[in-house]
Amino acid sequence: MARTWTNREVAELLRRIADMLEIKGEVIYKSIAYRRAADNIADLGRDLRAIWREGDLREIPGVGQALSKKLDELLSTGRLRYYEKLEEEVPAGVLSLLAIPDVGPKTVKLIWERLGILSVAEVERAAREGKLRQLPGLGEKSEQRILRGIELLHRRSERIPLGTAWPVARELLAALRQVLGVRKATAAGSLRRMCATVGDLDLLVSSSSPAPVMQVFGQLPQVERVSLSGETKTTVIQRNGLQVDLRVLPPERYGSLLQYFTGSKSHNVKLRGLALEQGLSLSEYGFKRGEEEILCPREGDVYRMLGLQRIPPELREDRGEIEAAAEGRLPALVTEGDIRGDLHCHTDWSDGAASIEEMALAAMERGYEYLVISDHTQSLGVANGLTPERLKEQRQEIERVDARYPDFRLLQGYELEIKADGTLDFPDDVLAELDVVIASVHSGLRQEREKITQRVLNAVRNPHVDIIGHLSGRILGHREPSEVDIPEVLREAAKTGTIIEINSIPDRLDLEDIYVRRAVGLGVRLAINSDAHSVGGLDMMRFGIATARRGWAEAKDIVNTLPVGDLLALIG
DNA sequence: GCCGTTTTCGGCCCGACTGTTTTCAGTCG
Repeated sequence: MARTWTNREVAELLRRIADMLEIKGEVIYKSIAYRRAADNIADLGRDLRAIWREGDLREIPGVGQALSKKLDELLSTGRLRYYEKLEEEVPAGVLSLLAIPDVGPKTVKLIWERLGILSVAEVERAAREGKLRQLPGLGEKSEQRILRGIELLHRRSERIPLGTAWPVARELLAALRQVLGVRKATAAGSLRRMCATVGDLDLLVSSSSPAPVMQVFGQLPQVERVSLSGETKTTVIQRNGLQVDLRVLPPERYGSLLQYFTGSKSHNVKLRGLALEQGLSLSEYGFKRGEEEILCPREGDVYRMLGLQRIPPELREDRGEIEAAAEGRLPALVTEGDIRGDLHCHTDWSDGAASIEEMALAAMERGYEYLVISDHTQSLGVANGLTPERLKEQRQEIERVDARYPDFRLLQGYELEIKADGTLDFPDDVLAELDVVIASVHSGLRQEREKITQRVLNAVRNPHVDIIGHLSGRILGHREPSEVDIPEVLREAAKTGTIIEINSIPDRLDLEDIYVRRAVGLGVRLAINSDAHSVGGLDMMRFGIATARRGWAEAKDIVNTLPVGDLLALIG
């Protein structure tokens, strides 16, 4: 039987082809086309094979005749001869050289053809032996730059979670705001778009005198070295290996600067194409019509000029938002102010740090109307999971605290184990007693697709289960998502009315944005939960909200925007 | 290789910075 390809793997294959074509020196637009198709396939939110079987692959933007034929071969035979042929021309080792910062396809081709090099280690050796500087177009400085690039490649970790990047950016921005003449300082790039992970930081400053800003920036204690510095742009590498880019422009150009560096790249490419159609040229400096400049001090000016609604940063991925903005039908995305309560948190009754009352008070401070205490159940021994007996004791404590605060509702739920054998941790009569039941997988995450999907579907179909917690089980940077068939679970949840959680813990952000979008499309109810294990953990809600927004979710799609009475009526 | 209320062929975003160059190519975002 032909091997099955996941969307992610297909996208990865197409990106490799794009790299190979670029190294071969094919016209760049071919590579761009392959990458665009790869992005769109990775973002589908449903199984590529389903579209292949039930429809036309050319429904996918960026997939035309040639690519649909290749994808058809790949999906039906599990192989792609075109790729295999390319592999003979451009060995895998050559592709691996592209990972070196400041080394692109042209340099790779040069090093490979002239020196026969097939690995990063060999490049390093050649650089140390002074062989690279002998190549045409490369000199001593390039050689040193490549060596530094290799060092960075070894040291820097993968993309870092949003929740880790956030405080780092805040600290840097606070320092930049101290510089004389600085009007505004903002994080842009994937951080502003609230992507689950961030590769580097893009910081923007509004000031008419960039020089002192650049100087201060280069000398911050976090900075290990300045890798690039010009009049409007400086790039530094932090001690932790993180790259931070800074751009400075005067206030009258700040809107176009912010728009441009927020991205995404594909969003901007489309926007600029739109500008061209209107006889305009758009860059970070503003619009140009011939020689005439049209400046944009505010970001909204850029979109207004193009006849578009202002597009929230979280949507700027070229996933249809520009078309929607042109027709005035952007969604009214859920906001922090819409959230009335948190349905998932832990206390010191299981593996949380705070008491029930401390969590309740913290929820009230955040303006919530209700909070669900949802500790782990017995099978999760490592987390001191609750037995039915301790659950009853806890109920008394929850009722006692609840009675103390008449304007606030404290509810009891729990995070129920979906056990490795597919059964639930409690029998139905125990399940029936509580306000909110969240069912989650914490074990057997490596089970094969069919088995783990059935376990979750079993929980979805149980009438006592209200919510499915962190569906994929991924931990960014540590654990890949399980093989659970997410589109299938979403379809079933739409039928049964089961709520799917958007878990806000920054290295989970699970449901992923592309599946949030799919869920919204299917009419699945969603909950944005902090899964807090401490008082401070409640604040992670903002990352869950951002993920919901990236999935085009409105308040009506999110159950914890409801008043408590409506919520309880909904989950029965 | 894709795509089309200006096109089924001829376009395909725009600029900063660096290095090895005598006017520009490569890389990056």
